[in-house]
Amino acid sequence: MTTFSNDQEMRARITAKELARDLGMSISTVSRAFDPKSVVASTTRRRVLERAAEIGYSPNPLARSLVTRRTRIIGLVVSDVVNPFYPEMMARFTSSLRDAGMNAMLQASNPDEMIDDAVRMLLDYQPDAVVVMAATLSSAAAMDCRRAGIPVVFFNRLSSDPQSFGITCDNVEGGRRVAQFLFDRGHRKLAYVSALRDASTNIERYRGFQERCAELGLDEPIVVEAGSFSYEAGYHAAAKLAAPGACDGYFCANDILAIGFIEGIRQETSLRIPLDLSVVGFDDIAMAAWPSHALTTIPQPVDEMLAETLTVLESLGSTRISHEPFIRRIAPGDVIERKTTRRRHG
Amino acid sequence: MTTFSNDQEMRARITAKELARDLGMSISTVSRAFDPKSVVASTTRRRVLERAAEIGYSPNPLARSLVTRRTRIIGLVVSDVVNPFYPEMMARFTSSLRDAGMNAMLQASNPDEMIDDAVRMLLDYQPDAVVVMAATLSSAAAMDCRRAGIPVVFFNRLSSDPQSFGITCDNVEGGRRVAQFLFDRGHRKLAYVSALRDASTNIERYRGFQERCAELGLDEPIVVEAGSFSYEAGYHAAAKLAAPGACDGYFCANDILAIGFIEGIRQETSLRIPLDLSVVGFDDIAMAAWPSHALTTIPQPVDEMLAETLTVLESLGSTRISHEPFIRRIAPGDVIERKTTRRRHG
DNA sequence: CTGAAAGCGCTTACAG
DNA sequence: CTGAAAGCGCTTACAG
Repeated sequence: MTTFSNDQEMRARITAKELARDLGMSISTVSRAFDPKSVVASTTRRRVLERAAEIGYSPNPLARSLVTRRTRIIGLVVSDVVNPFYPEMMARFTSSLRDAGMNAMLQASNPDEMIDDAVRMLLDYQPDAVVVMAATLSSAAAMDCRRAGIPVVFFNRLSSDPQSFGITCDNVEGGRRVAQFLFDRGHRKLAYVSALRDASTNIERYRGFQERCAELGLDEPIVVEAGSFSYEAGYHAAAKLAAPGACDGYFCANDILAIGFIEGIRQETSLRIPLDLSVVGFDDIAMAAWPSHALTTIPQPVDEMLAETLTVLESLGSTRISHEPFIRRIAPGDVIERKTTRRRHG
Repeated sequence: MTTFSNDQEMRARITAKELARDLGMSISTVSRAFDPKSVVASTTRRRVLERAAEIGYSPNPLARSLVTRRTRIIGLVVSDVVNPFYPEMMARFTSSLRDAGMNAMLQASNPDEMIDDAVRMLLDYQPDAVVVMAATLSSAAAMDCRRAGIPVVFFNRLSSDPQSFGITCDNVEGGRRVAQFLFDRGHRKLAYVSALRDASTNIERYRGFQERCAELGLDEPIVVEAGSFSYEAGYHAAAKLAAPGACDGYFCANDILAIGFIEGIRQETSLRIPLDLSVVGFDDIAMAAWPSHALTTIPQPVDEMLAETLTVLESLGSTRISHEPFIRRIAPGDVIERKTTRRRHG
């Protein structure tokens, strides 16, 4: 007869002490049974684990972290949740974390909001690391992380802070591929629709695009300032285009911007896509493949980016010595051609 | 001269003990200074708080929760992160939580994935409550929450579990308003594009729609089974429509489904929207207002839904007695007419 | 109004 | 291989 019934009644959580008494062991042994690296008789371990499963015991991670100094919590800051790229990443990221026994504490916001407070709240819970998607931390927030000794990993968009990790697509290479793609299809007057001016992704995609244009002997690309990574920004940029027909190939800083840009062109000008001009995006979000948009774009290497992020987080956790921060750039895929581009002749 | 320098060097976090010694007080007093309900001399409190701000001390919430039995962590399960409605909610929700001094621990997933493991991991961290968006917990997962004594709040989509809280739009009323709206504009043959069959939102929206149709003397609405809340489902439903021109007004279970449905009609049939038929969505996600879609829809009362959720979470936290769970339904707004509907004449 | 002590649920040297 | 003890950073009766 056991005291641990399976009834539905709400009870206090079972503790190691109770399980130990139930098994006639010390709590030290129970504790060790849950740590694969601890040395315990294998029969003992099995008994503990079996009984624990029966009565629904698992070690309290909060109490554990007090002594181990590892919470297995990852702070996740996402500042551009309106761009579908990020929700897609969040779902996959939380699921990878789960497999690795970690949990994400989230602070999400819209692009214009301050994230300093969000970071500070996260820091309070002593996450093993903070992953920042889409935001660039203010120097105050970066300093907070440094003081707390919590490593920061920038995902996709990089920071100027040399002390943090960065996982990103090779955006320069991506920009180059777009230039080459448009050139191969007969485009000769190219333009770049620029998003958030200081974002590394925006800067690097343009740089690669421009570089390759120069190598191919094309004119310097015209830059259209949309100002942010959003549908609205793209739409307005198209509506206010100085000389709409001046270029035959437009490279937009990302997909959501491209989708807005295309709609702006369609609604506010007489130009036809892809008949009069081609448009290419960047990311390959699910929406790009929708028949509504059928956007030609460059896919981000999201599998590798996510895997690399997990690798960093795991290595960060496994040792207390502070790793040398690094930035990893992963090559994007090849341009996926859909219906917003076409071959041009002369 | 102080031992707490402002240098960038990574140090262990400052503890109450250190602050207490620095101030020549006991740690009890330091602790009390941070609890507004504790009685401390106001000058003492001020000294503690000021010095704490200077040296960057704040109580470790993990240690605190060990004794208070409140973590101020809210588990957040979002199972349909591909529907833009949820990212929008997540951003606003985490920001409200922050204002209330709480944090969200996230498990996000795609619609088809199992969330039982996700819930279990969340439960491990002893959240004060779990908020479930878009998912319906399996009975096993619901049982886990019950056993752990952790209240569950369903947001938007309800569960059949009578033991949990629910915050939702009055979907029946929403469905009624759509029927009335279409009727007022001269539609007489209505259809419902159904999403996930068992989802409360899907069922209730249909019920209200059907009810009002009956009251207005219209035929029973034809039901088109799309099967899930997604663009793809909507697109395919349109492509496989048995008698595309049979109805003049289609009410889709939500916006993202409606957007896919419209595109399916446009690409795969010769029917024109809104010329030949009208389409109405539900939610009013940002995308619905884009010129690309210009979807007529019913707005969810998201401000009230979020506020109500916060109220529940706060009341749940403030007392240990288990509240009687309840379901709160908030009236939606009026139909917002855009360009996917028009007035018809017999 | 403040301090000393016990305790929240764990892990981890230290003995044996 | 296992147990007793100390301690992680707090809060909270209990005295005073």
